[in-house]
Amino acid sequence: MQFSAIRPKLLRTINVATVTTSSSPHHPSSVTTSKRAAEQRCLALFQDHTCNTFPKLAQTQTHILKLGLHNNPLVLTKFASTSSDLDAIDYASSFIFSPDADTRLYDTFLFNTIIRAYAQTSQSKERALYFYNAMLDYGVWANKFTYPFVLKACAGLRVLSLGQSLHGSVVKLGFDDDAHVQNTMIHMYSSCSGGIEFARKVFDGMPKLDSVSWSAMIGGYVRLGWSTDAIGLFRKMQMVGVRPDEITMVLVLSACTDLGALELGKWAESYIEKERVQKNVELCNALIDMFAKCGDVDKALKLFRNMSERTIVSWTSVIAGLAMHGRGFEAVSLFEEMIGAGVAPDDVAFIGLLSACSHSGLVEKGRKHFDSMAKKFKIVPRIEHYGCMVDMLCRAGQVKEALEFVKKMPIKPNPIVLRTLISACHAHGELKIGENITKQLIRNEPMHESNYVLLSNIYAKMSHWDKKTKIREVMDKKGMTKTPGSTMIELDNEIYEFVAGDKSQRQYKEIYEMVDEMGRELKRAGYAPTTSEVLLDIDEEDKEDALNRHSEKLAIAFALLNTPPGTPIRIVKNLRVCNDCHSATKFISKIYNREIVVRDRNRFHHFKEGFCSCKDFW
DNA sequence: GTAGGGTTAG
Repeated sequence: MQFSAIRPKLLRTINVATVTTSSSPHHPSSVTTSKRAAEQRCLALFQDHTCNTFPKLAQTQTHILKLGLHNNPLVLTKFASTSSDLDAIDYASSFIFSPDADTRLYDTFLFNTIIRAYAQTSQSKERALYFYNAMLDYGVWANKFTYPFVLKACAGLRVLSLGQSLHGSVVKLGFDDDAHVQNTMIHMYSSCSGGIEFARKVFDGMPKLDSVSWSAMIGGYVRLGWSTDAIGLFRKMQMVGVRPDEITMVLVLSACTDLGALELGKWAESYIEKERVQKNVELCNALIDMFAKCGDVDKALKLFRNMSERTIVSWTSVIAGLAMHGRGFEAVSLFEEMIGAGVAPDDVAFIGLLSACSHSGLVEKGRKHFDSMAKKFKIVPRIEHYGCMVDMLCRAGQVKEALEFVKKMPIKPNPIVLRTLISACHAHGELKIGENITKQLIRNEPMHESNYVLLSNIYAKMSHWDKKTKIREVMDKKGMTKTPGSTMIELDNEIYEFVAGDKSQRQYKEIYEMVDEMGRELKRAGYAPTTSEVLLDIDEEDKEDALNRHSEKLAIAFALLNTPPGTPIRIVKNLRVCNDCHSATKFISKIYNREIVVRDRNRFHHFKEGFCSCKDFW
């Protein structure tokens, strides 16, 4: 990466000239006290508060200029380090490194402070590295405190080659035996794409691992979605006798959440209680998120109600959790309760709220809150927010309105929004429009498998069988592979994973017999397989067979075989549940008298006595 | 004087 390219951009952003002339001119007469005293007063000012809002920033800038301290690096570094506002840091660094600044004052501490300020603020990681390079250019030595900042910035940029060159510098300067540096190195490597092996190498080479090292490594696995490995590493950590702290437990819970492993999550909770791990807000938030996403949203709600201190993350987790379970009314009223409690919603909270409205058909509520976003809360809606709105209109069957909405959007619709529209066109008979949008989408995204599936489904509904067959050929020609659907289930502290047509389980013969029996019972109960969704070019009977071997059905058969009658079944799908599995599961819940809780990619389905909580909107 | 690992959505 070229950091030399950053400087001109940096200077443009800061625009030194404007700042200097628009504020009060610094005539010598306006400086009434001695420079030294002013410097002290100014430093004391920053001690008391952080300058992270714009009015405060402007005020402080004027103040600095009035006192004639605009070229005093000490004052300016302090200013930068107490601020989390990027403009403020830019302002400070532009003066510190301006041509008339006193370079004799440049030292390691000064650079470390500026680098830290940039490394801690999002969207300024490049600048942190730019000033690290500048530091070396000025002949100022980096010390062991410099590297955690620099490595953190590199982690944010996710560039492996850069990380490796920094690693080289660390070794050359002899800071590679410092625990803080090593731990940050694990974090840096595991954040860069393709860096996990390097992270593990650092981790394995460390003479003494503390809870931070373990957490850094576990966190790396969690970020990659390697949740089973993360849990495995946690078990190893316990075996070697390192006590996990609250951050380790946040990561463990995060892995449970990813797996949808409720039993494991409950175990983690009791472990926290037993080991008296400090339950801070972040840990409570992770617990709420885990319970909501592992299927027990009532427990999540209970934890939330018992919290003494809540952050926006706590509110958002529980709002999004309720939305995911189709409990939109409760989600919306909780959002309104939050506003009433004086907690300002952020962009993420709005996504939770809008998805709640969308999943529960609350169109008017959704529109009202969407309008309030910009007007009342000054949050500019992002494509995700527009996406929620499109989704909401489509689910409510207002396809024409959804199409109008997209036309009027100030942002270009992304493929996700287009796919939402296409599904709605398919469902509500706007086949010609759907076909056109899909063709356009395939031109933009030719390697995305689900675009072809959408087109195939549209052709099936139009009875254009020849065109439908052709799609399969196109997909084969392009060498596209379907993401295999898989379903997980937890049984006796063990996690079982099924893929379609799976024969790797020891019990597979019994499972397939059970699937066949289920098929017979389903037909007797009046269920008709939805074969039009099968993309393969095979005859109807084989299609039924393909549907019966869906991972979800295998997992349900496995659960019926291995759990006592009447107990609920919980399964986790990696993709969205297919139409056929959805209607079959409704029948299964009735025939076998089981409550079946399915988590798919988007939300939860609670099947009971032949009905699903999603009311067929999903 | 300065340092390490974490939670919400998509």
